[in-house]
Amino acid sequence: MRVSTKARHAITAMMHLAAHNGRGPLTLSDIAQVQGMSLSYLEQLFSRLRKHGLVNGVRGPGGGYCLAMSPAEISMAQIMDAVDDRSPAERERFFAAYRPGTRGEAHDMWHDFSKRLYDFLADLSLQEFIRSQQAQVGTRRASRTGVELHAAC
Amino acid sequence: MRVSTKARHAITAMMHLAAHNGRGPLTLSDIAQVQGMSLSYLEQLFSRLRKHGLVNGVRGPGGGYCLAMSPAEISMAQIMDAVDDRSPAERERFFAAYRPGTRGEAHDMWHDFSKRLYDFLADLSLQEFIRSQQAQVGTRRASRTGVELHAAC
DNA sequence: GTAATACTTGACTAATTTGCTTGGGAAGAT
DNA sequence: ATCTTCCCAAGCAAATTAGTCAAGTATTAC
Repeated sequence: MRVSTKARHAITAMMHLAAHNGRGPLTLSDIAQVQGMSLSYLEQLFSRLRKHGLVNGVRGPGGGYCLAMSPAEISMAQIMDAVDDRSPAERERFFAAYRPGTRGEAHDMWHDFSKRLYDFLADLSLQEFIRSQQAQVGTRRASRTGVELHAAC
Repeated sequence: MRVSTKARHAITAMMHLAAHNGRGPLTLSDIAQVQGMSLSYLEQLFSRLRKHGLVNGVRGPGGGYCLAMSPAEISMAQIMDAVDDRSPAERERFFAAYRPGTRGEAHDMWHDFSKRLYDFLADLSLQEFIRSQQAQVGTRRASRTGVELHAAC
């Protein structure tokens, strides 16, 4: 449960996006203000979230960031891996490199544990934590009230 | 899943004890050697595990450490809390201090998440990872083959 | 064009954590 | 008595984390 504060920042920021999902992009300045953290630090985190395909950036006035997938498709494990810059391939290799019985019983047990923990986090999506109704609209349902939403959102 | 390396050392050491449970104490030197870490560092970790009531130390020749409870009663969360010196009271306060809706939606969502994660780890006992049969004997069944086991084990 | 905003890079710092050493006890088996 | 083992505390070097500051470039709405 000891999750790094970096991961905490990233997760709460992603939760902001999830709660705002379907209602256009959010600027990092907004998120930084609400979460009480520096803009540049948040930029670093989002740079990684973007590289790992979890968010889309929209430039220009009215731009910002939004989720690249529906909240149901984004897991806690994905967010943590992204901010720590672990690719899915690396993650795979970590578990694949393991051969039971090669380094003692406790080592096997440790591996079982970390696998169980990872599976738990990989199975826990942003969707699970959304409570407000309006946030749960379909991902791409652009509002038709005169202005078209950004294509990426 | 990002668990600190300190926690990893503590957990694997506890797994060693669990796998050896009911067969007398294990010395820290043995564990340090198997895990490839320094004795004094391990001593520091066990000092905390002992203060938090998870292990018993037995001094003198033939001594060592053993679990203070059955593996089924020791959770991953307990081990992590112990080695980071968080008392159950502190842990309680952390969750009790929370009032939904006071600091924004994302904050509530974060709290839900950390609670879920903690509950998961609190529900995961050492017992779950023990595979070898002989390690699962009853906690206090001293072997009667001439030598009496230490009272604490 | 201009303003707003994302995006990029790099250097830099402060605090914390990690892993370990040293140097001692204290208790118990033999 | 001696040896083995736990027990305790102070301190330290390296690494990592968390964060700021600065100085730009790119893209788009208007």
